[in-house]
Amino acid sequence: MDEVAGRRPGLSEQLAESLLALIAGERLAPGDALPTVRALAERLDVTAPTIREALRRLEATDAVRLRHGSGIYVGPGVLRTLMPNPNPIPVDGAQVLFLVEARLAIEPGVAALAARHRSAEQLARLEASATPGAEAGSGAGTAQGSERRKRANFHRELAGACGNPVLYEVVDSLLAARAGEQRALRRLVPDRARDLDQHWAIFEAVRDRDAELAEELTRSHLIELRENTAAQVAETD
Amino acid sequence: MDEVAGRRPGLSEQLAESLLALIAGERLAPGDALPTVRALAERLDVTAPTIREALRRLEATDAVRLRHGSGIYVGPGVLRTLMPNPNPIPVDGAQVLFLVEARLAIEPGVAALAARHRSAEQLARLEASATPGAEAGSGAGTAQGSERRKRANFHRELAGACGNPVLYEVVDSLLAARAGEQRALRRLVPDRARDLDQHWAIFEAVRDRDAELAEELTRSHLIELRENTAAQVAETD
DNA sequence: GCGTGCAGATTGATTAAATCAATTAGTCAA
DNA sequence: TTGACTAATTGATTTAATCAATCTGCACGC
Repeated sequence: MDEVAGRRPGLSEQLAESLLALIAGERLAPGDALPTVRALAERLDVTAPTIREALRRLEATDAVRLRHGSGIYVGPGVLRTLMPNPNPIPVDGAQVLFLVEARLAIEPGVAALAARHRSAEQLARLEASATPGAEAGSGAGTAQGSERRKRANFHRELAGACGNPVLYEVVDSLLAARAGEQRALRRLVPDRARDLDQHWAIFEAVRDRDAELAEELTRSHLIELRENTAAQVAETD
Repeated sequence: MDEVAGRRPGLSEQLAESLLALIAGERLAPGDALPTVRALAERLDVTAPTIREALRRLEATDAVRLRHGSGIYVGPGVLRTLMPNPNPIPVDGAQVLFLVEARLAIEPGVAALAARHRSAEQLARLEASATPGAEAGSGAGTAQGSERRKRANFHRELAGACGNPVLYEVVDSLLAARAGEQRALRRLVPDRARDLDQHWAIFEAVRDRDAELAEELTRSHLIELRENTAAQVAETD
């Protein structure tokens, strides 16, 4: 009946907003501590279980983190505008294909942007992710300290080099979603060495600021991935 | 200390997964009802407040919906792989610009895909969204029933016409994020009529299956949007 | 001196029972 | 048939108490 029921006051949703307002008001950054559950409950004039529900809601998007025996902390999620669904349900092969095709539509353009805008540091990170085994290596000057570093994924780093944090989140979310589903397939990459060669070629194009080449190499690289994926989906089907 | 602390079992996170498993196991679709809080609590061998925390976590991503006095229902969020951050914090002008530029990197390619793959029905929806005032109109045959229809946004419909649900979610998320931030700016579109004309031109290109034209028109359309946004950001700054 | 290890305090996690509030459905009267 | 009232269902919140994990600091021993 209600159809476009505008959604009324809500529930403990208000509390979640109040908590975000508190974080924003106090200029808290990821890693900073929040008051205790009991303190928050008193401050917002509700009881502990209620404040807890609001915290769980925020925790779902990694906006806060509750560490047993320690306290409540701001999480990296507050800063994001986009994210993968943290509650993924098992998917079918068609969905995996859509995922790869979405990357095919997005990442070539991102590679072109990266070739134009990449900084020296971003280039170094990209090179490291294109080099297997090298891992963290030296990089003594980066001082990445508390920065949360995911495992160096070439495509992630490529998106990071484009200079647009929103685009990075888009690609990061697609990759994260894929990670949750790639278990359904045997191996997405039959020829690992070939994969690395292509990564390296893309890196070189970005290094030389050749946007068109970077775009085209990324496109053909992902087309191969799509073909491999389609073949495995058909096989599993 | 823990650095890469792997994250232990977690907490009531297990319960959230159990609930998702229940949804998946029972083949429940968005709109279907779940057992009552008390029943779930007994079934999963925990007490009501605990199950409630898990439900809040799922509610945050629209995987379930709790309707006071009615019951618990599966939400549309379960099917998504990507979503906008449901807990957005106020942003600055730079972030808004990044958002527009991300759309500029993505939507032209989406328009090209839409021109190639759009169905007759998708074309009709696109035309409707390009025509102001027409609104729902006739369309007696669609029988959209319980389908949750957001207000007809041209760019959203364009993404819907590309045939890739993941790409649709990407664009949808970017638009939703923008909606949460456009209040910071006066008006993103100074000339509404010009905007509509451009939408109509894009529609025509998609109708005629002219992928290159659709791509180019969408690009120039978004470039204008970027310029307008940049001007307003600079002004507000 | 320095590190180990054992209390105690802090803080989140969970339980328990009870009450409040909103929706739904059923019933009865006009 | 229609409308309003009532009662059952179900989620929302409170209160109080207990369990468990983490951190702090002091004492002990090498």
